[in-house]
Amino acid sequence: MIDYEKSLNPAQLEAVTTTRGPVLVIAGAGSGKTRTIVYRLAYLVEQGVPPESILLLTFTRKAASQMLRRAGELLNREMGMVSGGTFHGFSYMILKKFAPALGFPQGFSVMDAADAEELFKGVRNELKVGQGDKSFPRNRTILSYLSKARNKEVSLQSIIESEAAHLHDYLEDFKKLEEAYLLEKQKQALLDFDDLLFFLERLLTDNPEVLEYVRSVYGYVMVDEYQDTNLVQARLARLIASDQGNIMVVGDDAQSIYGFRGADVGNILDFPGTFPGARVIKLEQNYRSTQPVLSLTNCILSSMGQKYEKNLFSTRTDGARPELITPSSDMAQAGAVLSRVEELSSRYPLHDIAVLFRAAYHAYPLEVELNKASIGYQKFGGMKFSEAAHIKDVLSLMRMVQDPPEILAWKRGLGLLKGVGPKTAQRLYQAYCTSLTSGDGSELKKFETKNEQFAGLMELLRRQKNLPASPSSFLTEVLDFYRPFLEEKHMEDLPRRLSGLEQLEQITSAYNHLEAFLADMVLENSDPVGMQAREDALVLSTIHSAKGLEWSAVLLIDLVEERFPSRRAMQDPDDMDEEQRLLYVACTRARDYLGLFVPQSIYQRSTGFNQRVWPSPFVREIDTSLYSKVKEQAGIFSGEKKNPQGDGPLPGEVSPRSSRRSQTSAVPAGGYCRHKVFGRGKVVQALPPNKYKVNFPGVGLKTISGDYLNFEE
DNA sequence: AAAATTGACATTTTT
DNA sequence: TGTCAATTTT
Repeated sequence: MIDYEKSLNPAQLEAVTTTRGPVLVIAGAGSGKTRTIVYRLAYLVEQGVPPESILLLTFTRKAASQMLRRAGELLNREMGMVSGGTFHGFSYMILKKFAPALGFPQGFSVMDAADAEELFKGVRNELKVGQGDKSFPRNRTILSYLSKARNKEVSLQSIIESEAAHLHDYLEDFKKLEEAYLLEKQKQALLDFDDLLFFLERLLTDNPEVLEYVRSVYGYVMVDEYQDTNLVQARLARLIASDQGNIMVVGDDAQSIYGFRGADVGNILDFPGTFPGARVIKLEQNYRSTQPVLSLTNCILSSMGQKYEKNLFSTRTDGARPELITPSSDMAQAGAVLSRVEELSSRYPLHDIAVLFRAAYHAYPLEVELNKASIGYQKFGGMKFSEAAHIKDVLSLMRMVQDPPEILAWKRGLGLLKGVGPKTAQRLYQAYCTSLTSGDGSELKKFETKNEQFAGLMELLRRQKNLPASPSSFLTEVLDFYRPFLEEKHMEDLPRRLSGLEQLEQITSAYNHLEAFLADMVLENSDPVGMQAREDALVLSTIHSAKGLEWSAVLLIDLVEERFPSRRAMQDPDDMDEEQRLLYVACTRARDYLGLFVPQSIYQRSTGFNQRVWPSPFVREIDTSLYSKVKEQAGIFSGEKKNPQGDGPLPGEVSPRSSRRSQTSAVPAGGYCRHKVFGRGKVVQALPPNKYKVNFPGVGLKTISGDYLNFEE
């Protein structure tokens, strides 16, 4: 038996033991939210609730599996039977089960963003809309407006008016495209991400027996990060739980950061109104951060006009104030970050230190420096694993065996072949479809004799269809087929891509069914091996991807106007509020150390100059007594050393980047050197002009730029 | 019809 | 920076 009273504070205990009826938990940052959910899962199971009747909806698959694992440890038993995942993943599962009731007797497939773009492109070419018009927006831009309108459940017109007033004249074109896109999706039995949610809602409202079934299966519903749900997600939660059902939602209105994709803080604010009699429980004790860090985050919080008043307090009274660091440029900032990481790495393991930023590309200069210094890092956010071209190629090839055949997979797969473009791919796809329905494979055969590559591919597919192999051995065969194409297309960074494919092999090995594997890849539902925190790697992450996580040390970079808040947000007060919540989320990730980096200038690629930038208005609002201002000291790192300009260049000055060149040096092998993160090591080999292979005790061999080494006499 | 080339352009955040 | 779309060449 678990001693709940001893393990939980009173508010947490109430949240855990209130199992009947609707419950809203307002969980301040670091208030033990995950702990509360985990204990509640354990409590329910201990009370005799069958695990499979608990539905745990989280923002990411990773969050769900982490909670299930911890609950399992607590109970000393497997919690794998608890149902859960993302709204999209859950929707997919239910929709698959009832596909015929949706009007898809053959089943359906899910498109990711790239697939949707491809389909949309076809539709647009067909309609000949905006052809040759240079100011006609890109397909992905149009799709993003369509998606935004759906997610916010407002008209396309109002989205265009608020987000892109200059495109007003194209509105009719957009509407035409939208309609045709809708029809094409229907025709091909394809659902995009948004469809998953809306189709589930339709399924449940149109088919009372299905709703009844779902309600009977899931007697207990728990939704994490409720402040980031959109309207349809909230309606789904309500449908499944029913008005008087056992539903607990957990969230923090101060951490709502997904408004841009339709998340509606109103969901969490109106919860007591939607579910009359709901218990509202606030978790206010912070277990994560030191008081100095918390004081600063509370200062941000107080200027935000939160709706659920919170008074976060900490028991950790120790610790230093957060630091404000103002490097002269973004490159100097990269150097300063490295210096700080060096200091911190003596106290914390690298994976317990995180550098956070507003947008993925803000980290580029830092990544360059980290690579030069051979400091391993792992980046979260930005481009996703399954969006990389080579991964998409391979997945498309695998999807070609699916029945019914998917046109998008066939087009991409066939497009790899020499001499095959869009037209031929379309023709061959048609030929394949007729060969399936009428058994007439003559046209395919004809092309097979003409095109050796095509014959090889068809051979591969037939073998898999006749005698289905496991996903991983099928992948092996597909890779054998694909490797020559990869080598031809991506000579430059072959190793990186090959290691990506190896990751894919690892992921695949966890699956027995091809269809489940492919669907999970589209929904980003898998637990990619690469996503697991590597022990020896510094963490780089967008703030969005850092949500729900914590580190002992957090370094927040590029706190300047135009970047944070982003330029686009500065027009709209609502967007500005969301940016500020984003800052709040970022700062509350820190346990002990919080470093705020405000570079004074930023290199502009377009002009080639460093541009003067202003500190973020959010930083200016923070009470100066809450942080210590650190004078940037000269370090050994090149970002600082090579950039002597104190306050950033004036207009007209040449960018320091152009004058950047690592000097050649001739240090012989056999000597010793010091590295700021790895310590003292022995130089094994000099790699001219300026790299060295160094062996660090306990770390191993590293190849490092001479800029980052202090050589001993 | 496919492949190669040029030229423009955008650049938040994610399921 | 790389990516996308229009253009020219094969």
